[in-house]
This record gives sequence, C-alpha cells and structure tokens, in this order.
Amino acid sequence: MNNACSQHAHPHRLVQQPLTELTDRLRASSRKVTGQRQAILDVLRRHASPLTNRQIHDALGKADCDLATIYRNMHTLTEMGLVKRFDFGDGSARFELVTDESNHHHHHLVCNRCAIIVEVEDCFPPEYETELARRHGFASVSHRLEFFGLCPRCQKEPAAEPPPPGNAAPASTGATPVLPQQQKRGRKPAKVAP
Amino acid sequence: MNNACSQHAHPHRLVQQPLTELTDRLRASSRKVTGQRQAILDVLRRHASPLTNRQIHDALGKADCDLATIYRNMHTLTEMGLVKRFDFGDGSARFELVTDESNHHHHHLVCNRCAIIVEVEDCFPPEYETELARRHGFASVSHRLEFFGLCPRCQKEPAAEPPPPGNAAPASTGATPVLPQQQKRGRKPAKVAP
DNA sequence: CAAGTCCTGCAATCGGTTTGCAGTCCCGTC
DNA sequence: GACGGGACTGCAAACCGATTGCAGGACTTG
Repeated sequence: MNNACSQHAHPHRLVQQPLTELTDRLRASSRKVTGQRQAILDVLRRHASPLTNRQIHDALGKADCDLATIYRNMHTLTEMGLVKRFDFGDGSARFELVTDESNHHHHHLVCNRCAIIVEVEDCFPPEYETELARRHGFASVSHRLEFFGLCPRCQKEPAAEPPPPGNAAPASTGATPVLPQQQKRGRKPAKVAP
Repeated sequence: MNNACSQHAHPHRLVQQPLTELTDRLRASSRKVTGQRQAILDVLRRHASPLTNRQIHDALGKADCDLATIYRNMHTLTEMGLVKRFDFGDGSARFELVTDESNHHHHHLVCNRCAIIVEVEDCFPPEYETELARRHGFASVSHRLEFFGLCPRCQKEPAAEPPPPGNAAPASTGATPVLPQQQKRGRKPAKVAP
C-alpha cells in the first residue's frame, strides 16, 4: 500500500460527482482513472479561482495525494485540456478547471496586496492579435494578459504593511507588477558563540 | 579584495558611456555608484531585448560580478525605475533598460520555439483598464501582457524537436503559454551494481 | 584621508518543480 | 474472478531561480 490514497479505506470518497467525461478522456488516451486525479479535479471544481499545486495539496489533505503526484497530474490534465494553467508572476503556477462556463476566453484581476483573484472578461478584440501576427510574420499567436491592482477591501485597509512603492506600478509601461511575497529565504543566521 | 570586480585591475573598463543620470539618481537616494552597477546597466544598454539575471551574468563575465549581486542590483534598479522587469512565464525574470525611447508602454512577442523576443506596440486602449478598475472597484490597476507564437524562422524549420502540442496554445483562452525549457532536473540515476 | 555606510562575494538556504526508482493500482484479457 | 503489463504513485534526491547572513571591501562625505 504505497499509493497514498489507499492508506485510507476509501480514497474515492473525495469524489462527489460522476466523472464520466474525465473517465472517457483518460481512457481514450490510455491513461488511468485514479483516485488522485478525481480528487484533484474535485478540488478544482469546488474553487472558483485558480489554485497553486500547493493549495490543491493542502485542500486534498496532504496524506491523500503526494505533491509530486499533483505536479505530474497538473501537467497531464493541462495537456488533455481539462485544466488551464495561469501564471501571475509570483513564482507558482495556478490551475483552473475547464468547464463549459469557464472555457471562454478570460483573464484575471489580482490584488497586489491580498492576492484575491477576480475573473474578468476584458480583452482586446481578436483582430489585434491577427494583425500583430501578420505584421511580424508570427504564426499561432496567443497571449497572456493579467491585471493587477488594489482591491476595494485593501484600499480601505490602514496599510497593515507599509505600501511598497514598487507594487503600485507607478507608470503603466507594461512592466510586470510584483505580487506580494512574504518569504523567508536565504541562509540561516550563524549561531552565536556561547 | 573581496569585491569581485576589483580582482581585475580595471572593472570600470566595462563602462562605455558617461553615466551621469545613474550617478545622480543613485547619490540622490544615498546609494553608491559601483562598478558592478555601471557594468550591469552597460550590458543592458547593449541589448535590445530583456535579459535574465543569468544572461547579464554571462555577458559580464562571471568573474566580474557575482550572480547574487546582480539579483540585488536588479531589485534596486527596478525600484529606482532605471530598469523594467518582465516575466515571460519561463521561470526567470527579465530586465530591460528604461531609456527615453523604451519608456513608452510596450509589450513583447516571444517565439515559443526559439524564444526570440520582438518588441511590440500593440495594446488595448487605456479606457479598457479604467473601466475595468471602476467596475470592480480596484485602484491602481496595471496589467501584464505578452504575446507568444512561432517566429518566421521557426515556422520554416523542419521541426528539429517534435512540436510539443501544448505549446501551440490550441485555442486562445487566455491561459498561460509555456516557453521552451530544456532543463535537466530531478534526482540523479542510481549507480548500477558493479 | 578617516569614518561611516553601502555593497559585494561567498555560500547556505528557500520555495517551486522535476525525476529516478520501486512498489501499487487500474484495466483489458483470459 | 484471477492475471499481467503498463500506468501511476509515494518517496526522496536533486535542480533551478532567487534570497540572505556574514565578513570584508568599496564609495562618500566631511
């Protein structure tokens, strides 16, 4: 019993809906319908905004599915077109379930302070892209577009953390805004002599 | 002599132009005009498209400036508005010098195969963003927009590597395209018993 | 030119991601 | 329903971009 889900009696408990489409598409490509895959999709189904691998891992219960398995499956599912991958530039990929409703072209508006994510419809007309491709001789042109700003709640917030001047995107020149990252990296402090 | 640049007799050789603006702006914020900073800006000045920290390091000659110093300085220079940070989603940040000519709002068109970068002017009208901000109650809204496709040269190429189906961005749904990454990660193979 | 800061190189470390390996599970077949 | 092979998983090692403590060196100011 190495398959983590099987450490629990009923890994399939996590699945709430019939997954006929998943089943069909997996089998069609000679892949297998595992409890982990169903559970991952189920987590995504319950969340409106895109999740990181770690968030999926946490939501699943860490014992139910190894993080590496999630990484591997997000690749597979992205390849199969069951999920979409987004990147908000904070260092971790995010994934969103592809459903009939979400399959349309859309982007996101992300709060620079609290990282809340709002789905938005706004985009330029597709002719722009066609023309761009033609002008530069590129083929199969796609784009990535994300919006960043300060959400209503964070605007009222009395600036818990001092507003980093870099985040405000002083002049919109197309440069990449920076999401909040309160990480502790680097070397640990040396131990003091006793 | 720990300052790497000074291991060479004339680190300042790398500097080709007077850097009065850099000097003024650095001193104005009680920072220092170091050979490394001048050299970094000089590298950026000689390159049209955005460079990664590693590319800057390579261009400088690895002995001339430590990679960590480059990371630190790119932060500083970005904060000061002397360079702009871009992110094409391939896992490493890229930096472009802010000059009078490049200070205008612009984006990039990146080849999914060879990663060549073309600067493009195309963007939606600013009213879009204003309206978006108003509708969702967000403030200081900015955006990140990059285009991906297959450059003219790579279209003719007889597909040296089998064209990864994922990269073609099959239907443009706003999802993040994936840049080529031929990395070797993960665990090393176990040594076979002799 | 001396003192105070700011910076740098070095190396350790972090978070995100990938991968080899061996054991497990899924599923078509008998 | 048992069987077998290929797909998949957990585990842990390893990789990568990036960050940071520390001690010594470089810039500035006076």
